[in-house]
Amino acid sequence: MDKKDVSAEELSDATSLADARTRSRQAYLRKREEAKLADLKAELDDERALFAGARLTAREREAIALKEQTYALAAARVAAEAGAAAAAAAGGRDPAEPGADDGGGEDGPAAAGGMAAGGGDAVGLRPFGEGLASGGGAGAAAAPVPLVLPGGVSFVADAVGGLPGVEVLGAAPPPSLAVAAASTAGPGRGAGAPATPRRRRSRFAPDPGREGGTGGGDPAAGGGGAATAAAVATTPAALSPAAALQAERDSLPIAAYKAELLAAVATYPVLIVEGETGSGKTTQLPQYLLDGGYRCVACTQPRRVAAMSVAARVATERGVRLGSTVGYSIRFEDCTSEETVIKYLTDGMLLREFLSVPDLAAYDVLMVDEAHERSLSTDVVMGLVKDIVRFRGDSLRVIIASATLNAAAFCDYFDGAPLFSIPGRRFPVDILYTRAPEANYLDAAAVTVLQVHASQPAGDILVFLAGQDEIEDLEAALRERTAGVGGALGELIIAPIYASLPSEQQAAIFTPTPPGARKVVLATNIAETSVTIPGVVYVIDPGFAKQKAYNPATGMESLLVVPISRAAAVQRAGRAGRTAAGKCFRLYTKWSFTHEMEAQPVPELLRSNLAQVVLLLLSLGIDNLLAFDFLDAPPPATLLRSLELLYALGALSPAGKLTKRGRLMAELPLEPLMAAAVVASEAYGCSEEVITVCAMLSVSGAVWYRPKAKALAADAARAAFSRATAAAGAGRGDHLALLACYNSWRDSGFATQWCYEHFVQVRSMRRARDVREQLDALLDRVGVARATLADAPDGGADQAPVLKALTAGYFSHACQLTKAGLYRTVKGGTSVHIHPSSALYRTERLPRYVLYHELVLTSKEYMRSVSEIDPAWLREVAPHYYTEVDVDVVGASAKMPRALGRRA
DNA sequence: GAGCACTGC
Repeated sequence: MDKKDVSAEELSDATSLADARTRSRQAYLRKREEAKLADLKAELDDERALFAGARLTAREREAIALKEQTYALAAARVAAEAGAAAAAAAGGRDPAEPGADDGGGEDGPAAAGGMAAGGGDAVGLRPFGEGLASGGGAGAAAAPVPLVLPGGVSFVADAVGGLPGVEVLGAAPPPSLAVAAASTAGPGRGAGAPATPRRRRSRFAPDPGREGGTGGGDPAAGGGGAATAAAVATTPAALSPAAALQAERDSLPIAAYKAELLAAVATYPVLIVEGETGSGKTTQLPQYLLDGGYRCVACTQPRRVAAMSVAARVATERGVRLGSTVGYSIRFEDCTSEETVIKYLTDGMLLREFLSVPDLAAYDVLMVDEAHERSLSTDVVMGLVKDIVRFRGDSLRVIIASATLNAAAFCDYFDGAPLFSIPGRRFPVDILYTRAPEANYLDAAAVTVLQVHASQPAGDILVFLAGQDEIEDLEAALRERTAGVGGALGELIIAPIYASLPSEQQAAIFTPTPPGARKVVLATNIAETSVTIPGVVYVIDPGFAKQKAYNPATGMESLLVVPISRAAAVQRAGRAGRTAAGKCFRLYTKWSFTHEMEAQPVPELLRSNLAQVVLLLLSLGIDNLLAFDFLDAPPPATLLRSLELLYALGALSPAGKLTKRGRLMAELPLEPLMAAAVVASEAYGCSEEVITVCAMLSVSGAVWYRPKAKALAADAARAAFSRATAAAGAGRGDHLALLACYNSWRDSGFATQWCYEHFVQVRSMRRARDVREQLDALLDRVGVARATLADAPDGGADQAPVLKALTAGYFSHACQLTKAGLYRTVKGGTSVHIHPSSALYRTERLPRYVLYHELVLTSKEYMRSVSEIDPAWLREVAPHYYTEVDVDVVGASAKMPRALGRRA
């Protein structure tokens, strides 16, 4: 522990230690800024004197403009901080939690504006495990104050557990580094604070709306913030883009730690870096590493758009063409070249790279970003990385970047790797809890929306809901309740967003709210990480989300509405503090938050079918999966089931070794069942058709567009595709309907208009085309000959071979009709039902045998995407799986009236 | 007569 600036008593009290450190850090940062400002001013004055009256070249004018600009920004920031400090010293609530947006950080290039009036950028230690911290003095003032809005839900204000204006350390690190970062950054040379630069600021008229990113003004940021926004807005005319970018880079919180970060990376093979959104770690750290002499840096992202937009941002900052020295690599799109030295890629993409280069020899540094999200791929990447760090030795450096909440877990996992903390920038968000649990959170949400609309200052509202149905219900409820209310309140614009909403309609959430109106965005979890909605000041959080669960015993996945974790609640609240100070209304009690909600969400790895992961690990030579060092070990039952499945598919030998077939399957970016079907398709002469079906299945669920208003027309359009195949007997069902749908779209020349006419989602179809093209390209590699039924003697009239090939992959998903008219899985005997969305739902003659793509548990166990098969195929494609006994079962059900299921 | 949270290869 660093004891330099705290007393012994303070050390004994963790909380006051944290406060003391925060205060001392703030004071230090202010002093440093002031010193920098003084230097800059001196330089500027010199040059002004030098060039007075001279004719300047454009370049010289540009250089001076840059300095003026930098000075104005710094001056505004220092003024804001000084004001904040004064207010804090006066004992009031600290007003200076401004900070600007992202400075080009985690959420893509749109965030470019960010010259912060960064108030309490602070680094400090917090008691282990306590996420509280009300940045500086901010939340401290909040002894619970009841806030009763007219007409219903009653809230209690409380900042604890919420987002402070500035997030500080959430965990006690191996102390050396974090403390070093806090206490030794920058020499702080120079002396003599400059005069308060108010005169300068007045030169800029507020000009909201351009790159400042603060939209319609910025009440919380005070003078400093407004001046900053205005200053940035006036930048482009005066300043070269490159110079402006450099100024922005220098203003990011991380900029102060460049030297320390490089030193830490040089010292430790694995470094954990924690920093909030807006700290600049994603964009700057790879650049620092390059400057520090590392030759090639890879940085993983959980999402495609993030990889793309961050790469674009960094390319701009470095003044290079995207795809040259800075590039990105995502599925369907490799925007890199020989000369690429900073590469952003999705973590799934990195997993594929492991297949060809198991030790990632091309990279000197690997940065795993957003590790706190614990996505399936991130977790697997971390497991593999931990493995290769050992034998890459000094030739590989690893950085795990995470939000502040659970970074300590990564330190433990990587054998006590040190933690480096970088402050972020955010506006404060007041957290309000309900006094008592709400009986109906949807009603409560509706009432709260109206309460906010009626009683709170301007600012858009974001409501987090579990799914499309809730969104539609709430939208209807809000329309109903606002119908009678006239213009007195101002218009309430309702904008839904969820992933399967067509993109044209998604765009509505980005249209600026007209003056006097208020927008309320009804969103699923998509707004938690994937989409950032500008202008949101109020977040309403009912505290639920849909979450996937997996039962290894039955192999069934289900989607259940569950309470969110505290980490997710904090993330949601943060969505209110991106452009101004905000409020978050939690529709649950504070007690529930602290006592009932889990700290972190269950990692995806623990609630997923791992067949594909297991196949990947096996093909990387990791044989003993039960001993593989996962951050959180998945249930052994899940691993064993995966192994059994892979064995049944012929990917594993009886000895548990990967077979040649298994190795080929691993090359395909498909779940193993599907990969097996593709590999088998060669034997049936229909690889073209099978990859089409696979491509369509992999976007399934999102293919058919069914607006409530035109539900009947949409159903009819969909039925038309299955009718084309209905006469064919075995084979009728959803798989061939998907094939027919795709081929019909292809024959239209991939026309968008065709999609509208047939109630098909364009986005999904394009994605299916991408997947299909990728699979087509991989066929050679997997050694599957391209063949199509169109070349068959009958010209492709008999499509049964397609289903037969699919059966060769999905044979374990076969079901038979029982006498009672229900379906049971042939193996296992689980009762299942045809999903109402299937073409086979309520058909006149139920097929005796069906094959399903997936099983989902909702109100019942439903088979989704179902087709009729001939039971003889089962013995044909999987004699090792279906024994004589099963054949007996087959025979038994033949007692059924032949007309019911038998094809001609 | 039910439903597709969100990613990713």
